[in-house]
Amino acid sequence: MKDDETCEVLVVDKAKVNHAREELEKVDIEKMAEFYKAFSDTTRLQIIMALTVEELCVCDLATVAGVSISAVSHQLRYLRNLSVVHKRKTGRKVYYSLRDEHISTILNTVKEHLDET
Amino acid sequence: MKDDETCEVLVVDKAKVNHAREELEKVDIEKMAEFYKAFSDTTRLQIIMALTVEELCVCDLATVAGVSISAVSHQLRYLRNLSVVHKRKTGRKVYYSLRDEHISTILNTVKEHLDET
DNA sequence: TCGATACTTGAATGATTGCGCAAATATAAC
DNA sequence: GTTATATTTGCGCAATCATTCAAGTATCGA
Repeated sequence: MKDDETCEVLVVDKAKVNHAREELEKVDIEKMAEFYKAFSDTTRLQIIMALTVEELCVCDLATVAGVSISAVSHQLRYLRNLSVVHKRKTGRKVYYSLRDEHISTILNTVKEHLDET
Repeated sequence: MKDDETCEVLVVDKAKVNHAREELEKVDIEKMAEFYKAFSDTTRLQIIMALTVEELCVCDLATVAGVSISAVSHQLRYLRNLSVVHKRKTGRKVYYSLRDEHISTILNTVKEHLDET
């Protein structure tokens, strides 16, 4: 009953396929992929990592990331929509910070993984 | 000495900027972003999550992810180049698995984070 | 009120990317 | 040898994306 069925975009091993499917049904793939995408661009990743240290205004974030004010602003909106960063306005300055410390934990887990290779 | 300099793509708070810069210099941003990108596409994420359960052949991966054989194969090459997956060939079938268990750890950390929102 | 500063926003653009398609490769069965 | 199966690969294109530019809003000092 194993490996004797043809493939043809059908199934080779039904049990394994169903097992894997169950695993996928438990999570919101779309949402997860979106979250990872937040970290998948160098500008956004630099913004996020800079904010693990401390709160920064838009102007300083642009300097740190080495891109234009407009570019950071666009990416900050992106990260705001994903609830990754938090906005705090004082006068005409806008300070950004990470919405919660889980982000730092995730960053460190990945950092350690990459160091081990 | 604080907040009294103009912005103009220069710096508002030099100390903070330098502090953030030091943090960024410690890591390879390019490499990290590339790693996150592996998880940022729904097809790739489905492949990776399916492989946390068990080894699967290309055909079954296509079924589980709900995409064509060609599409999975393209993405598997991508993941192979990033050393995320491992290839094992038996006869004319090719079985893929995750290269190490760190991946599962990372996936779980993020999964928990998203559940808490 | 006026001008300068700090940031946001929408449209335009060039680059990247995911996937379909068709051809190619590799292995197994006959 | 031929044929069928399983996967890989290069090309091309549509869709997505990151950034620039220019115009917009908001706040402060004069």
